Amino acid sequence: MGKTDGSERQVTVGPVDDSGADILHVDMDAFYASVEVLDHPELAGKPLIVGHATGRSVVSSASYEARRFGVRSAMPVSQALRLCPDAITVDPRMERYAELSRQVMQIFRRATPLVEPVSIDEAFLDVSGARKLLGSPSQIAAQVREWVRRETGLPASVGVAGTKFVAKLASGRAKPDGLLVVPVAETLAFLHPLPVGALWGVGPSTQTALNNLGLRTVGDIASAPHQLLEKRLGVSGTRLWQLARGVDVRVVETTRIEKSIGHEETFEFDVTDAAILRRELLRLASRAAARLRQASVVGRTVGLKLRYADFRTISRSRTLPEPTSVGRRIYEEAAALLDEAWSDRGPIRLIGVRVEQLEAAGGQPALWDPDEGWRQTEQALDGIAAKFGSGVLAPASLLGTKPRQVGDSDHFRG
DNA sequence: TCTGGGGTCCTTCGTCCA
DNA sequence: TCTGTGGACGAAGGACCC
Repeated sequence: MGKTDGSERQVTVGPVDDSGADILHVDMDAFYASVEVLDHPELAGKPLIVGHATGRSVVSSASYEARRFGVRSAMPVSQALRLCPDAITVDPRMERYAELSRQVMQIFRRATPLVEPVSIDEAFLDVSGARKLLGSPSQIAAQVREWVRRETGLPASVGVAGTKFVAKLASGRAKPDGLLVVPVAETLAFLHPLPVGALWGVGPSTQTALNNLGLRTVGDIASAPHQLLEKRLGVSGTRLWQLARGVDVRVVETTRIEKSIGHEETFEFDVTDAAILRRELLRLASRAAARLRQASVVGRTVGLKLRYADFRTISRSRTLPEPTSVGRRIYEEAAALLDEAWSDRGPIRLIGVRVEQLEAAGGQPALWDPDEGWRQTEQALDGIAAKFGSGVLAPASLLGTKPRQVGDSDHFRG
């Protein structure tokens, strides 16, 4: 397998057979934690947890020093601190991470216009058209890593392969701060020894189902009858069977249309007060609506999500006669759903609002629009928020009423 | 040990309608 | 008028990803 030049994490720009391996997957290493170290060099080399140090928060990112103690993303911060009591916890600063993410994505576009951001810290690049200008895919990968390191100070790992799926696996194997090329001819040799959980879309539940069929490695899936997988797992089974055989027809997509926009909040303490839930709904609906307007879209379906203290989660949704981006309208629908769904008045730990079935705003307006007043008010608020910041305004009913939530934090611990 | 927040995709089920 | 069928669509929820 094409890889390094002997010094473990260094990149070879030379005799690696990367013909046909035109897809790069670039993944920033422990992104949030790396940004914090960048901005606070005194944290370098120390176990670092990015996440609120309050009761119900989870780890957003952890430095490799913290990972050595078993700390992982999505782990409750309380558990992480038991594993690594000396860790320093830092509140996440999403705006700062987004700023660096934009910078990194711009660097990727220097190599190729075919960039598909997957999340804030990773992207696929199709470099098939960049060979003449920048060299082989492995040379381009090395160049991208070098640009990112020099211009942002952040480490990135890159996987190079013939398909998106294998490129992604390769970047994972290259971590931290490495590069791995999987030549097309060696794809199956790379894939087949991996556990089934390595396949995209196989979480704990699917893994159990596969293990129950006696399938433990990717190679097992590749040699299993297609019909068996399809019968047990439906279309997902077919997709897994194809991935296991190195087949991944997905191309790098540069444009992505959002399907839904929503917000949810976990309370620091379970809530049984309807007034508090309604106020929170209004807050979440207002935030979602502002994002809809910012994206120039309207949504037709309003969804409510409730999570009870015992973690039982229910969702309810309703489709409106007319699509909307008016927060008040979204709130009213969500509040009506709350009245219907929350009949037992059990303690609630999380509440969320989501708007689905999005379409471009500016369609045929209704002859009489009952929300016109609210629409104009909210658009005026958008203008003020754009000028003075989103924190200066809130619906009157929200002023001074915010319940404590996960993430409300007064400290920078460590 | 106690599980965030923002999403996507898929399956299942019920309803409506031709 | 009654019954069956199948597609489209909406709703609910599970699983998964970062």
